[in-house]
Amino acid sequence: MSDLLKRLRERGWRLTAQRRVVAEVLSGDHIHLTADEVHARATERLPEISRATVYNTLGELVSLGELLEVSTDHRATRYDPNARRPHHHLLCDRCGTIRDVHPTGDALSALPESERFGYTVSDVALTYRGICPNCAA
Amino acid sequence: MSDLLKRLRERGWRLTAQRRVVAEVLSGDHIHLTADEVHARATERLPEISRATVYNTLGELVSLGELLEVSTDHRATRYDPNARRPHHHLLCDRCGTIRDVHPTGDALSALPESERFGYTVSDVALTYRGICPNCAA
DNA sequence: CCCTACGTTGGACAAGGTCTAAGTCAAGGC
DNA sequence: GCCTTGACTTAGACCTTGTCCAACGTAGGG
Ligand SMILES: [Mn+2]
Ligand SMILES: [Mn+2]
Ligand SMILES: [Zn+2]
Ligand SMILES: [Zn+2]
Repeated sequence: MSDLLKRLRERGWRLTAQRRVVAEVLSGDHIHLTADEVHARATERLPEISRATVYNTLGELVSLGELLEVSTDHRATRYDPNARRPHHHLLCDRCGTIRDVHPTGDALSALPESERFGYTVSDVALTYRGICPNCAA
Repeated sequence: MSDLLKRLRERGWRLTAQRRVVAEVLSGDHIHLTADEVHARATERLPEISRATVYNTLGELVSLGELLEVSTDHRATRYDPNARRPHHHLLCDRCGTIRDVHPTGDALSALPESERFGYTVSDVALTYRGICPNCAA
């Protein structure tokens, strides 16, 4: 994830200990942590890091396109470092576990012009729901 | 919407003024109100109805399958009385307006077995995002 | 090594939603 | 019709998630 730090450097970010730790916590590809989970893990490495800074950093990473927000019913927003390869999600209705999935076809083009109501449509999210093997047992 | 009241009757619900008013407020087919919007409209007809009762009633209607929850990033959950005909949603990123849409194809079958990770997949929600003509102007 | 603009902090604040204890009332039985 | 009773409603406390702010700290250019 020093790739990320390098890109941030290039965009004029100051490399603070806090930002480094948040970036470390988010390294990995199939992770979908909540802000408070990120904060908890960051605290292990940098005990004095504040909730506000975690929220700030996550928000900045999202607006730079380095992180995706994944929001699911009635639960805290999750942050997805797998922002480079587009994908969708499969949720367990019982335990909330999320998996990355890659359905076939292009859902964006599945919305005909007559169903766009003058909107400029830019994106589509597919959220599959079900029960994971762990919860089914 | 007295159809709804009748179905509730049959399921052993007491027909209180509060439930009647919530059912009335929700009548219609392309409505996506938040709980507080439902409460505001209900209050016009029944000034003393409480927020808790609105939340209780909405929750009950959802678990009976009479209402759908539509949750969108960082905004209040919306409640959708169009639970009978399956459909998907198109959201405006600026103002939050929701439209019902009917994309072509079957998104459920677009998820290959190899991408199901042992889950029993029961449902899929498509959420299109964009800018509505009103906000684009 | 200094300076300063950018970053961080803790805590107040806000919105959305849940829970509870006490009071109210729908509706079945007489 | 009137009682009775358990289901329903109520106000407000409380919780979780997330935002904002003024004071303080520090990365990094000069
Ligand atoms: Mn993902
Ligand atoms: Mn709808
Ligand atoms: Zn599960
Ligand atoms: Zn709009």
